[in-house]
Amino acid sequence: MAALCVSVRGDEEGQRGQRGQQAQTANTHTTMAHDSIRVRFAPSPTGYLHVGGARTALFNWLFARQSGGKFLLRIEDTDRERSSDEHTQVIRDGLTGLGLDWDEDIVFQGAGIERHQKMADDLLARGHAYEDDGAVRFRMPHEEIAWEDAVGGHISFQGSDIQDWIILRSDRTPTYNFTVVADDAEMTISHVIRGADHISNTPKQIAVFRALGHEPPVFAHVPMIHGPDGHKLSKRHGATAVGDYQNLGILPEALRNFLALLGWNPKDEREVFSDIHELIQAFSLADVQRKSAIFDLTKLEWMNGQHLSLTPVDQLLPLVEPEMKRLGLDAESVPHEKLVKAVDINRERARTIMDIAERAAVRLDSSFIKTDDEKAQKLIAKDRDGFYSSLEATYQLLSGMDDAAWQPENLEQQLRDLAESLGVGPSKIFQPIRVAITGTTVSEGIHILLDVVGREESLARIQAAIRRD
RNA sequence: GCCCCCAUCGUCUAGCGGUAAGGACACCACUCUUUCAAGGUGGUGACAGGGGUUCGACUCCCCUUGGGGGCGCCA
Repeated sequence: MAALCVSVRGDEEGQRGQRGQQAQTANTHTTMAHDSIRVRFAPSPTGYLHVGGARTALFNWLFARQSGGKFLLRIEDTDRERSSDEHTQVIRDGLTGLGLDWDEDIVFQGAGIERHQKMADDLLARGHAYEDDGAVRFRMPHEEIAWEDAVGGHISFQGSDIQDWIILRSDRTPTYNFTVVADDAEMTISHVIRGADHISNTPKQIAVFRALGHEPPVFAHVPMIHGPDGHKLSKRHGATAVGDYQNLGILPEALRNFLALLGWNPKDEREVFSDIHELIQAFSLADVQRKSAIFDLTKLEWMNGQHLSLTPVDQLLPLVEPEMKRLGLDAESVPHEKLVKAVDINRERARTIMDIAERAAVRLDSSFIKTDDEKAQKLIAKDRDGFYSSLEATYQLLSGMDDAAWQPENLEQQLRDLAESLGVGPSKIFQPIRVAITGTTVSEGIHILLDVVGREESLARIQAAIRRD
């Protein structure tokens, strides 16, 4: 671990800040001291990775990857009550799932207690803190404390507005605002990129940095994410954890893409970033919004649909198969080729992985055929005789075709010819087939559907539908 | 109560003194089509209010209002 030392950051760090011009410098490769850029994500292991935290991590990561700096992970586990190894694992998995990898070993804040205590004692000895009822309280300087926030611009507090606060409890355990500074200094963090809810902690922390004899890092406070009601996104809004969205059938890259665009935009019309490198290149701290954003699930789903149709089947299969299993269909029990077809063809009309799994299941196992689709029922009711006679004619035709003839182009041609010979529009033939095979009025092209489901099974389903008459 | 931050379509946003205020999601038409989705075309829809500054303000300044965040021996 790096020795505790005064920051080696150069002048460009100290001067940076006038939002815009100079913050921009950090994002381009014109900065000399690339390797001095060190950012961190510092969640407390409370059981899940919040999407707000995930976005903060993402911005840190993008900034580090773009600048050639380091992205570090620090677990704020000082609160023993709420911390656990499993909780830490959830965070690691969440970040990894989103493709956010960290450099160096994970730092556990709890490991630094003795150092924190020593630093507090030092502050005490030098008059920057004083004892109060057994605790150690930091003496806030009565002066203006301001900084150039890389996102928020100039932000200023009066030290006199802020109460002296405890850095060491009476049981000698250090408090959050103090350990953050101690560890950021220890880790020689150059840019603290975190949620805007920490803005009012910042003057306290700057004061400690100074008392400790350190130049404060560059601060960048990214706006918060709110729920539809405008309040801080919380559990009562439903899904707030990264894991929740995986369960909702959202691709990690779609969530990542969506999160990147909440509070930031590339200044051009790009929205769907299929290549993470493109995102890294486009990202800019200075262009991060100062206004909080509302989490819009509908747009996330749209984004997911975009990524779904960009993702090759073989990458999708491992995600779809567990969903199918959850529905009660063992993917391994069906021929692989059939599975691939069923998934692939439904990729582009689906918004979530579940959509795909459900549609695929219908095509692979007749027990998943819908029985309660309103539109399908209406279609049948509208013209019962036409529906069944059409199905019978279709069955006659299709049962006469062998496997070799069972090809999409041929199927379509044959069915069109049938419609013509019967003197009806194609939909009079097509829709009944669709209903017989899927139980719904919606599917891929009918000839594709017949191909995906296969000759034998298709015929069986049509016959079964006729029998139901 | 005190402190800080924020304010363009319902939502995400572009705008950086002179624009018919642009894009995306959603929504509504139309189109394509065997259905749906996708695609294409078009449409509805915003500068919170009031003062300044200026020849000219969405853009700069101030106030109001509204929203958010923070004020623990929590993190």
